[in-house]
Amino acid sequence: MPVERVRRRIPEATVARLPVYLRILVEQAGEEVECISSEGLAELAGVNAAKVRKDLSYLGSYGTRGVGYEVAFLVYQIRRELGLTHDWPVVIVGAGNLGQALAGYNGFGERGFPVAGIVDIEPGKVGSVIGGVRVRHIDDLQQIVQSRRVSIGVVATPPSAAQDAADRLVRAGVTSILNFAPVVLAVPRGISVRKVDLAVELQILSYYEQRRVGVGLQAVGSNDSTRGASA
Amino acid sequence: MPVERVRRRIPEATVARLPVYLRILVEQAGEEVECISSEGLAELAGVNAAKVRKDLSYLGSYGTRGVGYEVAFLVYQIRRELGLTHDWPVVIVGAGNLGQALAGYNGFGERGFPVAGIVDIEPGKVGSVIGGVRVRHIDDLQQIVQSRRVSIGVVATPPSAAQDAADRLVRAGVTSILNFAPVVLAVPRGISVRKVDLAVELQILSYYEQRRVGVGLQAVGSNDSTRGASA
DNA sequence: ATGCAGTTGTGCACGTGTTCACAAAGCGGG
DNA sequence: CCCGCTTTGTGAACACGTGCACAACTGCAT
Repeated sequence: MPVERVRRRIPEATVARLPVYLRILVEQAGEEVECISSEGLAELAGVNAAKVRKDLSYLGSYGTRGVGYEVAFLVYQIRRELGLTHDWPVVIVGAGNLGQALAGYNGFGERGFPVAGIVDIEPGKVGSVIGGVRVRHIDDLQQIVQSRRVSIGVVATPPSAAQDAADRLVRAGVTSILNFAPVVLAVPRGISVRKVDLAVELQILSYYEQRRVGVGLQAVGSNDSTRGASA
Repeated sequence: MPVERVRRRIPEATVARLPVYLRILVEQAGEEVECISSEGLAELAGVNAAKVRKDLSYLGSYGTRGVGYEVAFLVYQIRRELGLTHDWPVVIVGAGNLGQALAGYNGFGERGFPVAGIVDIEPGKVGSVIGGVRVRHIDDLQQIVQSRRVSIGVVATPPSAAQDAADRLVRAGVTSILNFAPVVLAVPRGISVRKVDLAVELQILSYYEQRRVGVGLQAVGSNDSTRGASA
């Protein structure tokens, strides 16, 4: 398959929405829907139709005026743009509560992110099997990353160990990190980091919740997912 | 304590950063740091100093020129603004892998979001105790929400059950929802929803990872956390 | 008192993201 | 073949978020 020209850079906000469109389109395909309009997709994704069209237009002109978008084709295009034409094995650092839940969560593998390994620094945790993967010692990290060609690491350690985990991941050759620890990770330039901080999410809800009292119900913004990957 | 005037509305992007500043400031306070400059806080938070100053200026003029910000005072002000002067009990729907991990995660309670209850629709899951909380049947949801004055619900169900879970939460009286299911929830106006979608995060990383090959290393944006709460 | 070094608070310009509104284009019926 | 209906793709206006640059102000030393 010929590698096409490097497409125009896609805005971050759009990149964050494409996975949502993708999930919906795959669902629709499963329900035998062959064609969908920007309006229909927008409804299902909870966004504005114009936004859907603009987002999709970054991929190219793949719609048919007067008709809509062919679902299967769009699925293929979005997959290709997001780099989901092949699997991305991930390695999880930290086999505590969260690490175990992540390893046991089938959604990862199903969506193209199989768990290539899970490691912990605690010898006591090593050896148990979670979701079909055996917990190994963190010293094996490099070996796992290199033999399985892992480029994405997941930090699921306590906050105090998170920076060390990130350092080890980077040293092992990982170039993208998904960080669940409530810590700002320092990483070399060129390494992408995204963070998921449950407490932060709750605190944001708390803000709007608190505003609610005394001010009455009011609109509080839309439901985007715009967060950069750091370099 | 006199309730102060309804402060000027704080931009969403700022609201998303305040929890990060707060965490860092609390840490600093623990290390006996009494005063911090916007520059110092910015460094620790991984953002621009001007942004820190602008963010903090929405709370009021609480800094001292030539000196910086008094850590303890700032902690208090941010807490107040975010509505963290009291606890917000949360109820978790879904006692699967993720629900259990969340219930067992002490970080919630520590940060002012004690788990008031965890429920599941599966009778087989009811009764077991996770993180000191007994799993109850989803039919008890309303009772839990009302007796414990819960206003925040967490959806940790499989995708197919998520909308039903959200509906039940809303019916029970919850007004904010944190959704871990990969589904776009439909909720009545006035209900805030934030979503955390692990697969989406990985797919975003995949995009930048994929771009990396052939284009060489390049900056790929910054590490914000701007996501609206829907109304 | 005065000056100086340091830091805040903010006006302004810029960039990014969103939405509207409409021309361009496909489709089907008569 | 043409007409009217539908839906895309996008220019342009607007809203929002970011970062610079600097005046205003504080505290301290002299």
